[in-house]
Amino acid sequence: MSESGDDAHPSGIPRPPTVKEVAERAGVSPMTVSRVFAGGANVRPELRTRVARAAAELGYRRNENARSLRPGHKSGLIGVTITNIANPYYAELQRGIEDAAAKANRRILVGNSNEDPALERQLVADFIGRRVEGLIVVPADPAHSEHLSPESVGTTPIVFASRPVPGLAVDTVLVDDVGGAYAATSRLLDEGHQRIAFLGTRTSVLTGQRRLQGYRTAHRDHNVPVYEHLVRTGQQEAAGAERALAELLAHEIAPTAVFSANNRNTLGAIRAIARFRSSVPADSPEVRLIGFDSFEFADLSPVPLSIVAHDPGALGRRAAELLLARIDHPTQTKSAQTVELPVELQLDPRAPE
Amino acid sequence: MSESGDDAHPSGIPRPPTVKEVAERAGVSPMTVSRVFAGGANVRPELRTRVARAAAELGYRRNENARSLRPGHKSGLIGVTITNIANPYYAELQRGIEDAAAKANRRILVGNSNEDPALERQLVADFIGRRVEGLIVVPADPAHSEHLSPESVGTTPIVFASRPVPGLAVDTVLVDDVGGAYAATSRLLDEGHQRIAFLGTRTSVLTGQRRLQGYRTAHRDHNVPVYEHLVRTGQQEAAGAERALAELLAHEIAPTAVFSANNRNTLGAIRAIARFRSSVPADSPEVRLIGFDSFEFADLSPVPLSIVAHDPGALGRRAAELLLARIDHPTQTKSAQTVELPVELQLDPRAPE
DNA sequence: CTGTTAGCGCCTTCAG
DNA sequence: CTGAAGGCGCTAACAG
Repeated sequence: MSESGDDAHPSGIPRPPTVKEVAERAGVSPMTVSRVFAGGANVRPELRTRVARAAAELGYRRNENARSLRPGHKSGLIGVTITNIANPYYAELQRGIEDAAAKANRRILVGNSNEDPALERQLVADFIGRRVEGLIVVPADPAHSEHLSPESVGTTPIVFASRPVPGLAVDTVLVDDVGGAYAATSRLLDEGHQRIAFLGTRTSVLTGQRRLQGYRTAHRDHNVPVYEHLVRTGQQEAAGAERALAELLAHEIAPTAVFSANNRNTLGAIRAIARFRSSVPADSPEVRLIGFDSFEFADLSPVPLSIVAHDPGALGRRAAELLLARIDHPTQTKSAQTVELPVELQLDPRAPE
Repeated sequence: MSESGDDAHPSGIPRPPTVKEVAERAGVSPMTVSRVFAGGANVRPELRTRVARAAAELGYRRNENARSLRPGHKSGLIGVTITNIANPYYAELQRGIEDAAAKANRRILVGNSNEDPALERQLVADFIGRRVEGLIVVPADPAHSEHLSPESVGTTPIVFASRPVPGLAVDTVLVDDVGGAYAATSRLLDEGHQRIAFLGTRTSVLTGQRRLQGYRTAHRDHNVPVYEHLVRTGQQEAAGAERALAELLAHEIAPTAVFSANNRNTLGAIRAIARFRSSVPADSPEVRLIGFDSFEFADLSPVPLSIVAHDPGALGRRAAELLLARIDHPTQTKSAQTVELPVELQLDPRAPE
C-alpha cells in the first residue's frame, strides 16, 4: 500500500516521487530502480524486492513523459479530431479507432473540432506539440485544410476518416458514398418513382457531395431528369431536414420518394413524413424513404425506412490500422491510398416487392 | 512554409527539429529561440523574425512533453475512462467533459473500459504514468475499484461520473436516479397500474440499483406490493430487454405498465411492446412505458413513451468542473462531495390525462 | 550484478 | 537584450 501524503519537500505543491527518491529509500542507485521497472533482469532478487517495496510505499509511477524524451522512444499517443462526438456515428468511429489503437498499445487524445477548421488547426498543433505518433482526422472543411497537409504536419503520419480532402496526398478511409447513394436512388427509380427528393448536408462536406453525385448519376443512368427543386442541401440537423421536406411535400410538384444522405437528415425526414401522413387520407400512397447511414431505430420507424448501412466502427479501425502501418514503417514512402468501405442496402420489410 | 523532408542526420528515422537546430539556423542561442516562443519579450525584433523564419523553415514545434518535465509545469491532460463510448449516453458525457476541459485549456485522453475493472485499472495506471492532471472515471464495477481509491491514485485528483463507488471518499456526479425512478413509478401507480414491470441492468451497476430502489420506494409509499417476477435485472443490451419483457407479457400475471431503467432497456421494451401489440386485438389496453434516460427518438416511438430526461453533457461538464477545482487548489482538502443532477419527467403527448 | 556519466528538449537562473 | 550553466525524470552505454 502506498502512503497517502506524498512529500512536498521544497515547493508548496506535492510532486509525485521519482526514481531518485525510490533509490534513496531502497538504498540503491537510480539505475537499479530503473532496471527493476524495466523487468528486473540482471538485478539481485533481494534488491528487486527492496526496490519494489520502496516504490509501493512511495506510490511511485514511471513518468512516461520523461521516458518518451529519450532517443528512440515514442509517446504512445494518437491524436484524433472528430467533428462532433455527440453524433452516434462518430462515437462508433472513435470506438473503432480506440480498439485498434489499444491493440497496438497506443492511447488516444481526442478533440472535437465542432466543424470549425480553426479549432481543428489548434487541436492538430497541440497534438503535434505533444508528439503524438500519428493523427486521425475527420476533416471539418476541405476548403480550409492547409494545416492538414503533409508539409504542415511534418513527419507526423496522418489519415483522414470518413471525409476526403481533395488535393492532399493523404491516406483516407471512406465509405462507398457514391455507390451507396447510387444503389439507393436506383432502387427508388426502379420502383417507378420519378420525383425523388434529396436531403443532405451543406455541400462543403464532401461526403455529402459524393452522395449527391450518386443520386444524380443514378438519375442519368435511368434517363430520369432531376427536379432541382427537390434537391435540398444545407441541413446539418434534423430540425432543418424536417422543415425542408415538409416544404417539399406541400409543393405542387411533390416528391413521391425521399433519399436522405445522412442520419440527421433521415431523422428529420421520418418526422416530416409521419406528420404529413396524418394530414392526408389514410389511403394516400406511402412516401418512400431510404436513408444513408445505419440507424439503430430503423425497425421502429413509424414510416417504412430502408437504409444504406455501413459500419463506422470498422471505418475507425481501418483508419487506425493504416496509420499504425505508417508509424511502424516511417521510411517506406508508399504513396497515399484511399480505401472505400462497402455499404449494404437494407430494405425495410414493409417496402414494396 | 516548412521544408518537407525533416533531417534525419544520425539515426535512421527522422526526428522533429529542436530548439538547438532552430538556434543554429537562426544564428542565435537556444535560449533566444525559447524566448521567442515564450512570447518574444526582451528579444530584439530582428532576432525575433530571424528565429521565426528558421522555425517555420524547419517546421519546428515546441515539445510539450519536454516542457512539462520542468518544475512547476503540468501536462495539460485529463484522463477519461468510459465504459462504452458507443452508447450515445456516454458519447454526450465525453462531449461535456471535453467542452469544459477545453475551456481550461486541457486535452483529454480517453479509454473504454468495456465494463471491465481490470482494463480500467490498466487505463488509469497508464494515465497516471503520463502525468494527467486529473481523472474522470465512469466506474466499471464498484466491487473491484481499489485502483480508484485516493491512496492508489496518489496525488492525482479523481472524479466519478454517472456511477457512485460506495466506500471511496471521491467527488462524484450523478443524476437523481432514485428520485427519477420514484417519480416515474409513482406516475404509473397514480394512473392506477398495479403490475409494473422493472427492466434494468445487472445490479452491480449501482446506478441500476438506485433506480430499482426508487421503483421499490414508490410502491411502498403507494401501498402497492412489488410483484418480484416483474423485476428483471441483468439486461445490458436491448436484445436482452426485449426478450425479458416478451416473457413477462406472455406471463399469466402480465404487467400493464413498464418502467425501464436505461436507454438500452427502453429500446428493447419498445420492440417487445410493439411486437406484442400486433399479436393481440387492436382494442386491447395499451401497455404503458416510461424509460429512464433521454431518448432522441421518443416522439417517433410506435408506442407511447414517457421519459425521465436528464442531460449527460451537463453531467460531464460538471464532473470536469469539480475536477478542475481540485486541480487548481490541490492543497485545499475539502472533503469529497456528491452532486446529484436533476431529472425531468417528460410525458408522451399520447399518455393518459 | 551495480553504479557513474551523460544527454533526451526545454527553460529558470544568473552573468554579461 | 543575450548567452552559459544546470537540472526536470529517465535510461543507454560504459565502467567496475
